[in-house]
Amino acid sequence: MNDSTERTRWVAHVDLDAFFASCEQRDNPEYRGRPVVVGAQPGNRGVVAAASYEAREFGIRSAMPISDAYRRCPDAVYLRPNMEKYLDASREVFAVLSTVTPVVEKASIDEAYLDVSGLEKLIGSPARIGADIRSRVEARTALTVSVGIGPNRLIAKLGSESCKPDGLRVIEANAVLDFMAPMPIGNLRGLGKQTQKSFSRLGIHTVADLRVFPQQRLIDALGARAAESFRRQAFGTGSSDIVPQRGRKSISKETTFGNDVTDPDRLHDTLLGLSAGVARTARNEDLAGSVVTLKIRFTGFETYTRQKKLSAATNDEREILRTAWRLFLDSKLPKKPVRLIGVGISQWEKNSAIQSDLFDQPAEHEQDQKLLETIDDVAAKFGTGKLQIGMARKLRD
DNA sequence: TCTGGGGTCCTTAATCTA
DNA sequence: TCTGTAGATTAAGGACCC
Repeated sequence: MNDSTERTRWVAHVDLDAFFASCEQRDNPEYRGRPVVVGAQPGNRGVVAAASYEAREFGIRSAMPISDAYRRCPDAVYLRPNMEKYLDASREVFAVLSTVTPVVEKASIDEAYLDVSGLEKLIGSPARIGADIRSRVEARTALTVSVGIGPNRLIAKLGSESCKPDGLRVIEANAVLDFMAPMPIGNLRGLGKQTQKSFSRLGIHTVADLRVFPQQRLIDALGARAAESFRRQAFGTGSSDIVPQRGRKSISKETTFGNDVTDPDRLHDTLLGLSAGVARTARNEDLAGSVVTLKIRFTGFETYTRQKKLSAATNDEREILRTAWRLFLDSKLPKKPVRLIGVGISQWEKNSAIQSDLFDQPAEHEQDQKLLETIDDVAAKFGTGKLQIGMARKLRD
């Protein structure tokens, strides 16, 4: 073993408090001290993306239907998300974090893991490091963060959760078992509503319950892999590896209609816009995917995905649209009004230059080629944003 | 009762291929 | 060439996370 594996590991988990709502309160002083809900507009379909701590006092939570939130607090400030603003704020926060250590892993727009092992000589105790992170972020961005520090990612994350909002918690290795024992089982990673039901049936409600539960019975109920993962978590075991740059694995865009849609032209137009968005993002990031996925949700929340592997990777909206539309037409899907439609690409091929060859490849079906050409003609005349596929079809026919 | 959007990872089944 | 099989790949769906 070398020095680095012997060294005490310290992982910090940094979590921005009620991030979207805090950005709004920061930029609009009149919202401070008031319940702020970022998400869908009341009266429309949608859910809460973020609720300020004032809003949480009314029982409003993320992912709650907006209608439910409105019932609980009609006087709250309801705002549509301003992703550009949040991305800017996020970038600023990450810039600050990188001044603490270069080993920063982005877990989401508002969360990061930092390897702070070895910073003790530079900054001081883990508590000192945590305080330093918090004050640097607040000084530069006027946003508050909660910081958990522990021997691995799991403990760091549970630590930050336990001290929200605007808190700091350090859990030493020898305190991990006691820290976790009384926790509800739902605090473990990867344990959602469904798995919680299984645990409930087994009479497991806390981490301490899980520790003494016969492992074989857990394997029978959840499968070997999940059972082992939860058992390890229950004893506070987890990875402390911080990977600064985790590349994305897919790009997708989807939309839920205000009212369910039956008109195929409208579906096609929507898919065109979404495909263009996916393609744009892919090109901006120099990525090309060889799998196209269509997602569709019908009335009644019945959801399907269909995917197709292409012979070559693409980031061209026409290719993405054509594949998604084929999937829509060819797959045996229910004939019902559509609530949501989405499209995505995945499985990158290293060299995105590959996709440019696609422009020269003949289409699989002559008719497709003809339709594509017509779409291009119409797009050239009217712009893709206003493209009416019905018009393209008429021209083609 | 009402359930967004953008992701990741896992399991399972079907199909392809050596 | 045929058959059976095992492993890889593809596809679909579910659970979960923020």
